[in-house]
Amino acid sequence: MSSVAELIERTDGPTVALRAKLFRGLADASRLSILDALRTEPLSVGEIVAITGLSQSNASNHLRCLSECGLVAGEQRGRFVHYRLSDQRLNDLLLLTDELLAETVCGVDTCGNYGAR
Amino acid sequence: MSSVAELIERTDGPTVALRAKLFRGLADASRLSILDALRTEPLSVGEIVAITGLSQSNASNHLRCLSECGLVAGEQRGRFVHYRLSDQRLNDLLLLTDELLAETVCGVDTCGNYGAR
DNA sequence: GTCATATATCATTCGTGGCTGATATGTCGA
DNA sequence: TCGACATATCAGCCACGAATGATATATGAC
Repeated sequence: MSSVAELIERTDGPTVALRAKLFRGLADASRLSILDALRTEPLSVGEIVAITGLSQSNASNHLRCLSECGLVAGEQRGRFVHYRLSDQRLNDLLLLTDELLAETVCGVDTCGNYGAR
Repeated sequence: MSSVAELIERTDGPTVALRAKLFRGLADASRLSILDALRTEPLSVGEIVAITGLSQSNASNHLRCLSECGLVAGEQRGRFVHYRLSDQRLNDLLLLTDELLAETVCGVDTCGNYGAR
């Protein structure tokens, strides 16, 4: 049996705050639509803007964020910058969440604690 | 090759907003610490409060949120309510994110677009 | 060089959501 | 029935962060 103090002390893997921050990176419809657009193929910023419907500055801001976090990687080609997913395991992550959404964590859409900004 | 219009039209799986909302559920250190505490065994609210250090009302609020979303399930036992993870695939999800955090998406901690509330 | 295109940066605004403190509901023991 | 404990609910405050609009930088065409 483990005491409360021990339970408090345990720090398994990355800190909870770090995990939360990763999820916050994914917890935005704009960023998710960018990632979703990049699932199949690399795209330039202009293409991303066209596909997602985001404004140019907004898309660029989110791309900087995603890039800093390491979720996407950009490569300059001429005057275009092509972004791609930095890790294909992001696809696995998204697939897993889709499974959960379809089966167990229905009710997310009706949860009133936070909205659909 | 697919036109921009076709790319805009595609709606694969759950909507982006729904996925974002699930991630927002996970994008909070308090909720994550609750989920983390529940990874090994079901716990009462009091135990969760003791382990996470959250205030009672705060923990209860988050538990309601998690419960509504379907991430956890509560069962009344006497005057205690024992909560558990509703789906073990949440463990897989957390493990995957830990992998990503360790390898590719380092830089999350230093990303300045959002903080560590 | 100049102009057009592609992307990035920055300040401001404003809604959202997390925390707190007080109170309400519920459940058991005496 | 009364009191103690366990949990839930609610209103209010405050900070964070997403979107916008204007501007800056960079790259290529002419």
